Amino acid sequence: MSSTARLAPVPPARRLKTRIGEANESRILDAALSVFARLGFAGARVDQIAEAAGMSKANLLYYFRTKEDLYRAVLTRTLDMWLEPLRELDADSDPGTALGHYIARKLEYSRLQPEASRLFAMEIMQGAPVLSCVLATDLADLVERKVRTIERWIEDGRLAPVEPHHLIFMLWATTQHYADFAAQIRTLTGKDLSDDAFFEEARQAIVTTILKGVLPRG
Amino acid sequence: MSSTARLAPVPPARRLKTRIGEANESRILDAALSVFARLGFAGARVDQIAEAAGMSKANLLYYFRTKEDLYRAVLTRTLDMWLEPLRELDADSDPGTALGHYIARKLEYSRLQPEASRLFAMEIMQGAPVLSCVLATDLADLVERKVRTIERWIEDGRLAPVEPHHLIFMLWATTQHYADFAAQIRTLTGKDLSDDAFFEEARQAIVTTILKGVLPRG
DNA sequence: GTCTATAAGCGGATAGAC
DNA sequence: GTCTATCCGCTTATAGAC
Repeated sequence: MSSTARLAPVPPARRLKTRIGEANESRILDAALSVFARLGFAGARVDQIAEAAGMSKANLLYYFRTKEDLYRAVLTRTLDMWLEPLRELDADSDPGTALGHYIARKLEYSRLQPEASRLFAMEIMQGAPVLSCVLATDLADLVERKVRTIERWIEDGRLAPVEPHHLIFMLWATTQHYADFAAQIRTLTGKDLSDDAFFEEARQAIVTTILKGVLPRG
Repeated sequence: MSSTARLAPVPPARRLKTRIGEANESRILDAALSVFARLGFAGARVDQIAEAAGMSKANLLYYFRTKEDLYRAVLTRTLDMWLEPLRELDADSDPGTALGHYIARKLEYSRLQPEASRLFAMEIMQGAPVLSCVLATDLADLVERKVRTIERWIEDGRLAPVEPHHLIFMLWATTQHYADFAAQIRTLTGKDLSDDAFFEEARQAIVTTILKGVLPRG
């Protein structure tokens, strides 16, 4: 993966979409997410992804011309899911309600899409070679808007004074941790978020601690 | 890297250590940390690590017979550094002081050893193929002891009732986030922990929020 | 669209001189 | 201990039949 290629935008659709083509593409993307999340870009092999998608390697490469194209497509789709909960953070709600809801949504994402969370995390940890462009535009814009929301809450005395970026980082960190470090958590507790009681315990701990931490008059 | 090989313990010293041998080994480990953290195990190339260590690939392979031996050695050394702050968490201190100190120490680690943090994180995210053994013994024992410390604080009414594991996960998550997601944080804020003011801002936000969240009577 | 076969090149590891 | 040269397996990607 050359550094220039890594910055290139996702190529446009390569061909007219047929029904079977759409279905195959979707199966490939699902399989690719799973394998890339487990082994990283370099560690994943195309024939492994093809097998997981139930087709031959040559056929997979008919849909995505290169491994890198495929990686890029999976990541783009992942980022879009990743952004959704933050988009929903509602400036007009009560801060406690809005933040509590956001924590629950992010934790739900960690439960339902742990592989997507890990894939995204690995991409960022390696310096976001593919996503840096999109992070600097789409994510930065969205975060800026939410920072203003938080600032307004603080000005109105509805939230204790916290630097908004750091609050957002705390929310991301605490909720994503359960997906990204699931192996460690399973080793230490024997459980993960797929266990309903454990999910509720985690949600409760995060909501209680952070909301008590940032809401005025505890 | 076969799955059985991944679980094998670190091999014993391969030869008598000479002064120059020690120095080389240390330079190799530093270089390997940097390259593995940036590209992962599969993405890193031995000749790249050798170049970063200022020697030939063949010479590096004289010190570490395989790429996997080298990876294992780097990880083991990393885990040891990673555990240190938790070992220091002092049951006899005031909980607020002890936790505040722990947050500061972990954040300091994120500032000084961001690559080690990311390497460790990537290993865990991929299911801890190499470290799972050590996590289940060394880490689990240590965490168990600290869980009891936290439980005692709660029983004594010096800490609000929080499930201790989740508190520990929150502390890990919030502090490690600044190393592991540094690329994202730099994109959004233009800064990282190497900026003293930013470090202090982050420390302050985490300490204030979490301590307010878990200490009794605000 | 899907397959088999193969080209092409990368990268880990070794041989053997010095 | 360090080097140069080389081997060889593995993996991406293509060619071309069906």
